[in-house]
Amino acid sequence: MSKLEEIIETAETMIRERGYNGFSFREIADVVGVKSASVHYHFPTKGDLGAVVARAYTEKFLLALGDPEVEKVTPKKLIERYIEACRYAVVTQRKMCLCGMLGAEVAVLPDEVARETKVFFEKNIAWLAKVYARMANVGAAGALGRAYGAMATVEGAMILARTLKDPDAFEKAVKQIATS
Amino acid sequence: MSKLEEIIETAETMIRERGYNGFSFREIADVVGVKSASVHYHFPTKGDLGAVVARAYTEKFLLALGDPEVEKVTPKKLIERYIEACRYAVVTQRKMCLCGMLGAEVAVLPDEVARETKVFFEKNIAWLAKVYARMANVGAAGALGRAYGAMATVEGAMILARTLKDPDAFEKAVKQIATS
DNA sequence: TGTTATCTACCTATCGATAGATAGACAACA
DNA sequence: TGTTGTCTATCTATCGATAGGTAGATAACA
Repeated sequence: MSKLEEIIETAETMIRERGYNGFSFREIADVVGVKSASVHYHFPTKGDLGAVVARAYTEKFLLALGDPEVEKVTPKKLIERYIEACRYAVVTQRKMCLCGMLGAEVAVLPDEVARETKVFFEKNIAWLAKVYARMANVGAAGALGRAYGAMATVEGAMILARTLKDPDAFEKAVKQIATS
Repeated sequence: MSKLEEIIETAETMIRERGYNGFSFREIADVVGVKSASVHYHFPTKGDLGAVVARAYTEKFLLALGDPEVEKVTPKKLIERYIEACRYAVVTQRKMCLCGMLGAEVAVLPDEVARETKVFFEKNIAWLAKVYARMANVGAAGALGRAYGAMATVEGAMILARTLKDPDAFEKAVKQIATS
């Protein structure tokens, strides 16, 4: 992995653990094994780095989810897949969703980072809405509402699990969105 | 209002807007009209201040919710009251829930602040569970699950509304927990 | 020989925290 | 009634550490 990729990955890990105001160029440089000036070479400002990290995260996350309208996979399975992705983040990795963290801090983010964070939520909600729309008993408006609800619940569930230091809090919180 | 009270109130406002790492003794001092050393007089460390703010917030919030088991008020009305409290925070005040913000940042909080944040969630979940348990079609285990789900959803809904800059995102997200 | 990437060395600004001083309120006591 | 001591709340000034960021030299490499 190149230093550039290492910087992005390290930044993602740190933001997900400690937030945008909780990491520094020096810390990233130490982990990667370079000097902070070298991090500034790749990302002139902290906002540049944050925006790239958020965009890469969004891309990676959506790629893992796959096509929400592929007929071979039932909507219920897809929702379960979505929850599993978040479960892995908080239970296995013990970290927040990157954009859940950034979303909480949105008022102190540089514009370009706030924009990418918004895009993450828009794309995730669109994905979820497409899945819910495939369910027999759900209309278009209902699907969008469910998508917002599910998105909010998984983000909140990650906060709960970390604060209560109880991975099972995540399971309890998301149970209702899993059982359509 | 005494300087002490002003400090606590200002700190709450700043944490809810910008997070625990997003405010400083100097900023609070400037708003209140004293020097930062005077804030340290009342709260020797940042953790001391954060813990007092979190505890006061929890107390205030639960007081506003009232008794979850008073028979004159239906469970449905109580859940609506809960949502209304959060709606006021995010739509009118345009701020996060204090403990939603602190919960996201829990990994960088001093122990005493993390503890108070945890207490907030425990008490809120207990309150919600008592309300849900009064509903005809809900058992004890189901009530607890619903409480976790509702707690997670409102916190996530506040993040969504702020990040998407759309107050209506809050409404869409919490709709399902309102309609039992 | 350029280009890309990294380095050393530094900047200014701010952080949380502390030391030491002071003005005024209040109480104890000769 | 004065005097003495203590407490509260604030001040000025400063600490070491760290923040984000930059200029210019140097190294690696196509």
